[in-house]
Amino acid sequence: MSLRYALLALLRVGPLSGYELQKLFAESVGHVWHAPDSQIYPELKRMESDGLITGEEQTRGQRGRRRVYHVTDRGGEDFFAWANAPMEYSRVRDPAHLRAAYLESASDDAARDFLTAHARHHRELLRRWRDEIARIRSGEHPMVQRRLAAIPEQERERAVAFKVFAYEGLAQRAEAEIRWAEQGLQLLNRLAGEEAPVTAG
Amino acid sequence: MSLRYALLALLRVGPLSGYELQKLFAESVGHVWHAPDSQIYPELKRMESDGLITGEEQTRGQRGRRRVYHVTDRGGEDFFAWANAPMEYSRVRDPAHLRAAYLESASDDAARDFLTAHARHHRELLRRWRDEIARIRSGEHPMVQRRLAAIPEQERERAVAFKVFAYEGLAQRAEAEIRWAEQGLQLLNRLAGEEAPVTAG
DNA sequence: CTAAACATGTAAAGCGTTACATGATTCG
DNA sequence: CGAATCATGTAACGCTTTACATGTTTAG
Repeated sequence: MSLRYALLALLRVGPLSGYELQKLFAESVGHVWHAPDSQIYPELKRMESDGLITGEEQTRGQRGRRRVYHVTDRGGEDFFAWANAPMEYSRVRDPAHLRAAYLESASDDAARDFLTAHARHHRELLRRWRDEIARIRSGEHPMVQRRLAAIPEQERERAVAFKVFAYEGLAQRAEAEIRWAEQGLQLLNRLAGEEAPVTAG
Repeated sequence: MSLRYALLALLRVGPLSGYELQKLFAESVGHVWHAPDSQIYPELKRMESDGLITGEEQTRGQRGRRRVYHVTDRGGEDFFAWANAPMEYSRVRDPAHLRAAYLESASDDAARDFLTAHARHHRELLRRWRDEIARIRSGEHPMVQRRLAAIPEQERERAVAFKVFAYEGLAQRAEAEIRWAEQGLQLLNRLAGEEAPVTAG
């Protein structure tokens, strides 16, 4: 159900075609909530049939067409309801930590590879979050630009602060994952050291 | 696909009926990878038809029956392949951080509620992870008990170390989430303070 | 005898992934 | 005229959730 609100958030700032929305999505909210095109187009149709948005059919050239979506009153209300409702947390289901619990069944090399890959993966994410934060702060971020143009000046600081806050959380989480993977590598070294303490002497 | 390996991990230690497995699951791996009964029974059937486990039909009393599952050679190999294979990370899709990015659209009260609930949720999780770690270290943990009985003494330290490591990662993540929520509350206070600095004087 | 625990599922719906599929327009 | 970009989807499959559905055995 979150995709719907991520899309609504972008459309609330101003009408967009499915294609524009999809492009904008990929370089903004898509960092926090990934969705491929093949999910976005059908979801827009469903949102229209649910009365949250209306599609305005436009022509492009001779035969080209595109559908530009506008948020309805109902859509705006739904968005605010979502933004104000208590969150429902889903049950824990974490592939990486499940794997970690069974690292004893892996070879030393595989365990090491797992941990270095985990650190690498989260370093990459961390880079992305830090980039996003810099772009938001500098006003380059496309979502923030559109958003800031649409709201009174007083509220801009607030809008920027919450966007930065959200990405900060993801960055801090990535940092925690990196530290954890490094602890795991230390654990591997310690276990390897204990395994053959006599033969080493 | 992880459920299958979580189940295989438990069965590898010794045969269990679907019911026993389901109970044991809930108080062990289920903390890391939640799955309801209604998912476990069908998955066992699928695993059997895929040749990873075999079901041995037993009777209980007059009419009662139960199916006890054993891991096949194929199942054991599959498990090791899983434990040694590189992880595939799925795209980011995080409801809480998506919501945080749009906290500007929420009322101050709703934002505060969201953040306190987030902290509360992760404090609860943290308590659970810390509990699990204590139970693993003390040898009370049912999964670890069964597991330790099945492996040579030298490898026990290794097995315990990795279990603790996995839960430590979850605990550290929970701590990061709590810190983040607290930063968010500070942000709210700061924004509230700036909003009406003159009327306060 | 009755409640708790044992025991095992089916059905429907929603969400997400991956692969497939097609065509128009604009810019160089 | 060819490539990039614009533009919009369908189909199949798998995982997860939620609700429903049923019956047996054992301990008190």
